[in-house]
Amino acid sequence: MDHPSTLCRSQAVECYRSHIMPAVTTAKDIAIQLNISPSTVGRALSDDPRISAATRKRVMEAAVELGYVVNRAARMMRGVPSNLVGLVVPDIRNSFYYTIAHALSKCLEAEGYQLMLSETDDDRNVELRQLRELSSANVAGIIIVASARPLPESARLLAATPHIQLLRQHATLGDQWFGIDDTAALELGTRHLVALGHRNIAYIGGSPELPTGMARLQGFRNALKGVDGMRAHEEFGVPSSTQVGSDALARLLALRDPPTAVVLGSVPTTHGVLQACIDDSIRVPEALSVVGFGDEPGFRWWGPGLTTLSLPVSELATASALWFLHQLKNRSAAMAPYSAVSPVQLLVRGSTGRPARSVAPRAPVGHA
Amino acid sequence: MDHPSTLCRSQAVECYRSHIMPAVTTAKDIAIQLNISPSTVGRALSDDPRISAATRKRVMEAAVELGYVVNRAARMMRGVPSNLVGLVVPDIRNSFYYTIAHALSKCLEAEGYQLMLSETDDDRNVELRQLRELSSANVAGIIIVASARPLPESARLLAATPHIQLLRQHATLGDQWFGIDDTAALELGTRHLVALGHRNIAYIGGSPELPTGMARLQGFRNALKGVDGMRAHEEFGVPSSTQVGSDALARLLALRDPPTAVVLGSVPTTHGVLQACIDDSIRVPEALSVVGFGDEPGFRWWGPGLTTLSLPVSELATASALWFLHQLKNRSAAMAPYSAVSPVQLLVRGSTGRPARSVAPRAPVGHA
DNA sequence: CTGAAAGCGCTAACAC
DNA sequence: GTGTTAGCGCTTTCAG
Repeated sequence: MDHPSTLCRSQAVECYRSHIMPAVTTAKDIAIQLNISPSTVGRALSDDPRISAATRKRVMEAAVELGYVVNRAARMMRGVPSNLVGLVVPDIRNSFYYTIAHALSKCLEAEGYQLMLSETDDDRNVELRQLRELSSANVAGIIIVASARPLPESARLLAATPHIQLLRQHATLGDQWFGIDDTAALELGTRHLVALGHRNIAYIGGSPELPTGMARLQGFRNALKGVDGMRAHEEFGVPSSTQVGSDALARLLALRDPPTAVVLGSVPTTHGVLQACIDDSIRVPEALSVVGFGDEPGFRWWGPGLTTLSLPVSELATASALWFLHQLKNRSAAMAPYSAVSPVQLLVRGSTGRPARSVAPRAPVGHA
Repeated sequence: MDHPSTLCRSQAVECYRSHIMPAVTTAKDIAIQLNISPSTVGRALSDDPRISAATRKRVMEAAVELGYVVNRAARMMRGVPSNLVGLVVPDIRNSFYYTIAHALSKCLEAEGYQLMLSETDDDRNVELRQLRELSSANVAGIIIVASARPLPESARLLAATPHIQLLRQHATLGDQWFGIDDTAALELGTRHLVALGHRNIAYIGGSPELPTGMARLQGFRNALKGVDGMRAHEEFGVPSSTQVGSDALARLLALRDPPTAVVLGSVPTTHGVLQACIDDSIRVPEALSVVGFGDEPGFRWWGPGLTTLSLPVSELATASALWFLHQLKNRSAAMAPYSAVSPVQLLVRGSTGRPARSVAPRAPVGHA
């Protein structure tokens, strides 16, 4: 039985002491140099009102001269929170997450915070390891896009730190959340297809075990409810990946009565479906209408241009960062529950049109 | 006169103590619980050979039960180097950099290191600030994609920490570098166009003040050297951006005798040019052949498929991470200069063909 | 206004 | 094998 890395202390650290530390100046050094006490130095450096202007000045000058930099480790041991904020995401290569990382980085940097990046690969064990790592680094707070079913221990660790959830919302992880209206998003995308006359529609998305996966699936179902003569297919992959998208599409198109349209419920599956359409030379939108999820650079270049659900990810990240910083400053109000949903938008481009064998009368779509 | 932020201690930290810290378990707590001494706990946790198996087991179990995580601040105060590695890049949204971040994160995590992410926006002042931050956070090392002309102070800070440069190579920042063969890359791309019969070719790339920008430009020039009747154009943007790409293309196509082909020297300019081609309905490759830089998801979807220079960025990052870890472990060999270049590959897709008014006899290209 | 002293959690001599 | 002790650099009472 192996133990978590944060628990392990046996990392190769042999001779760290034998090396000549480039003689870092400490507050004590300044004190000795000026022939005053270390506490006075500390107070001068932290702008304590009781220190005389003269002493403060002398200390400041000595500090610059000796190249003093505060020892964060020592300070943290006294309980002062670090200026580190942990960002926990499944995979930084997903446009959602690098957009978030960028926006957060900008906001946090402006307030003197640094970002610690942790990738979980959507694996809750990795997630726990990362959270332990962050907690042992004494981060001031954590911003997390959680995995499907976080471990109880992860919830405990989060509870001990100011944190907010992004996109995926788990009740067990607290009540501070920023996300998008996933259900509305898929309702919007699906209704668009229904309005075009499609009556045989497939949904391909991420795992319904994810809060977002479930919400999106729900949106798909809502949009179909009460439509006469509707045929629906639902396909998921765990974890959501490019492969899942292309495989699911292949399965669907091999059916006797294949869907005339597909609506996607995650960025990776969208990638997979787009690739599969090209590889198998599927005529879009004549043979198949496609509604994508997310708006990566390149989606508009694809085939006739991808009709897709565009999400305000950058704005979401900025809003959450501002709120989060607010929390860190006024820790009194820290525990107030808060959640915000951002609206989505349907970008209609060329990948959706009327079905070939539509129930509705065949008619020109009106624009090229 | 303001002092560096690392010197300042007056950050709002008012009431950090008055709050009920959810009772983080310490080694001492475990000791009390098991009725042994704290040092025994410490030794058990660090797999000290002198501890009996029985005791070790008891300690481990108690640790898990109480949810113990080591306090790194305290450990660092004892001189143990931190497990933080700084990653400094211009913008995490660029595919180069998120690919690098991901690969590094994977490698480092396996060895118990965490990534601190810093974005510089290619601004050397921001870069310096970030390096100061990292240094005061006591990072074990730094991996940096430097800005165009780093400040001397940045070089000093880097010199005090194990570090390697990625992609862009500055002599002032040390002699540990991993990059790609930029010159060969652009020679390859340009020669492809020359071989197709183009004699009026434009280069659009990033600033020649960047080592990479200069090397790529050089590759372009090399490929053109000695070709009869050659006309060449060179366009740069500082900093390299999407806008630069589209603007430059517009300028070029407005010429009396516009180029029949363009070869790109950066990811952002490639994005810009691709977008501009679509916006202005430029027929590719009939009216203009295009060789892109980098291989983002979506490049192959663009128009007839983008012929592009594919760079092994992920492999590069992994190789550098492994080397870097090696360095951190054997700090003795740390200072050996080392540099590695990775080869590039030309992915020929549909965006390049013979020029419309070719010098060479007009002929079908042979494949669809 | 300033000094003395205690202690944060951990590790490593040095005992036993 | 395990306990004792000291101290890393800083902040912060409590005394002057």
